[in-house]
Amino acid sequence: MRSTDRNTARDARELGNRTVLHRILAVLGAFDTSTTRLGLAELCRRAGLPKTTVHRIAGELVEERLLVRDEQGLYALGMRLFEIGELVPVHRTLSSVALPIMEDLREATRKRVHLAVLDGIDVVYVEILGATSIDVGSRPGGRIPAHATGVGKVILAYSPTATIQARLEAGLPALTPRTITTKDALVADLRKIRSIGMSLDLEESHLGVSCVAAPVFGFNKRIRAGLSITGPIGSMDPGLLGPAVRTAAFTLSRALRDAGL
Amino acid sequence: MRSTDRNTARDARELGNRTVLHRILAVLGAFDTSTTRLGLAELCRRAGLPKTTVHRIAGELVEERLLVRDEQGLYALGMRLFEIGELVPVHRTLSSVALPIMEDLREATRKRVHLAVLDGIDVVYVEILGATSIDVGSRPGGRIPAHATGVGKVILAYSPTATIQARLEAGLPALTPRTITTKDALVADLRKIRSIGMSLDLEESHLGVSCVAAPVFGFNKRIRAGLSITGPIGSMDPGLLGPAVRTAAFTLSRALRDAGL
DNA sequence: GGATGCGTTCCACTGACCGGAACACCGCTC
DNA sequence: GAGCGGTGTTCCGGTCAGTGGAACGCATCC
Repeated sequence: MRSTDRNTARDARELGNRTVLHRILAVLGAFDTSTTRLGLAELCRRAGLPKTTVHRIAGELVEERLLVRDEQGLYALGMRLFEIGELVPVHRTLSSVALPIMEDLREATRKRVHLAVLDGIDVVYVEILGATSIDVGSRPGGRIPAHATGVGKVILAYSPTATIQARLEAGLPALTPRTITTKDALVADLRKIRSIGMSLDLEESHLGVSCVAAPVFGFNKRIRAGLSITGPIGSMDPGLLGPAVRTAAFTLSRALRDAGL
Repeated sequence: MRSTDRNTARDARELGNRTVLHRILAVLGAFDTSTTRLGLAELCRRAGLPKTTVHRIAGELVEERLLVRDEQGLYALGMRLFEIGELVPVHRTLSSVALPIMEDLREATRKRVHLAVLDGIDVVYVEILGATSIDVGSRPGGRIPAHATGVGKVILAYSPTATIQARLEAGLPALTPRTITTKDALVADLRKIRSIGMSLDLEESHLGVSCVAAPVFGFNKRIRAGLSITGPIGSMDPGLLGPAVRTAAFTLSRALRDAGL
């Protein structure tokens, strides 16, 4: 029966999912920020796959340099993944245009400068300039719920309502006690952001850290990214820094449109 | 027969190679710096795989967000690849220690600052600071034959002889007319580099571009990376910039050792 | 010694994957 | 408007790549 076939196929797809690609991603997904090197056993546990299977897959991945094995036999993500990642267009094309402008902003404000894009209901940091001594909880490739951060809110504010709706429906988890967690508060804040053309983030994503962000538009005025500067909460004067960020974001928007992006 | 089975298996492995993973990588490998968006047909040609196969694999990859499809139906590398790539330890751990030092070097010299590691017989740029108006042919994630660039030579100079041998055996392709292409010349240059503790690159990797590089050592004095500054050939004074790069590289080496890397 | 952890190899079974065939849809040209 | 070369898509039977239990060797630890 075709319908039953489809159903079983769909079942397998939705829960568990046993294709080769899934297994590969389960293995690669076992690594995260804090766990960069893993033995076979731990890899199995995290991937939820039998030992033999992981052993074989990991072996193939090493052969392809997607994984490497160190002297102690531990697996780690390999250089080739980094190389492929650097080719991703949203990162590469955006960065090439944005970096000079971000550097100017960095020099002018002496703050940490962030460029982020919306991916689904989260924000992903595409480029960050300026090392910090204190931990501000942001890193290139990092993913944070859009409502809980300055760049995220400013992108949401200029996104289609369907996007905002998706974020609301997925819930508003709190990263700090000051994160916006209610629908009404978020909607009100987004309205305010649209009216002043920038967003503020006072310890909403990370305690002790404040942030000012402005929207970056691309081809046909569609929101493309968010530009922000971040620093310890005491050092951030929105009245002073706001115009700097807004100007830089505006310049970037122009540059993107000139480049046809 | 077991032996024949093994042979055919090995044959398939060595030439062509028809495992799922290989097909996936053939598809992902179809994208490069200049070709960021591809239709199905072109994807097939580049991957060397039949239409149906690519269609199915690409579909699965899109589902997993390793690829994305734009409005016109073209495929492009997806954000998830960037996210995974940013987790690669050689990049992440090295960068986190190196970036503050690289920023200081950047401010002091106002040149483009490069951090690169050796991967096999090539050099891969791990981190780059300082946008340039002119094209210097380097980008994060970029891969260049080790003998043909400043950072590459300085890493080779402090690598085990087996590594140098591997590079020699793989040949010394020329990137510009000034690239070192003979074994004797390279060996002599490496000796000179070891004696002065830094390497020079006068238009060897890119015409009009010069470069000064110094070695970065990690745990137990093993060579880990190369640090370099780059600029238009006229603006580069080795006598002035050399010490700056060497000092920064030395500071970085210390920092790495302190971090246990 | 035996118990528990690791990583590795072997190999028979099977269903996930393959890809040819045939499809629908352009925008051409004649 | 028929014919053509180019896209992208769906269908489906055959088969071999991929699976994973079992059994291995080797460390620790008690």
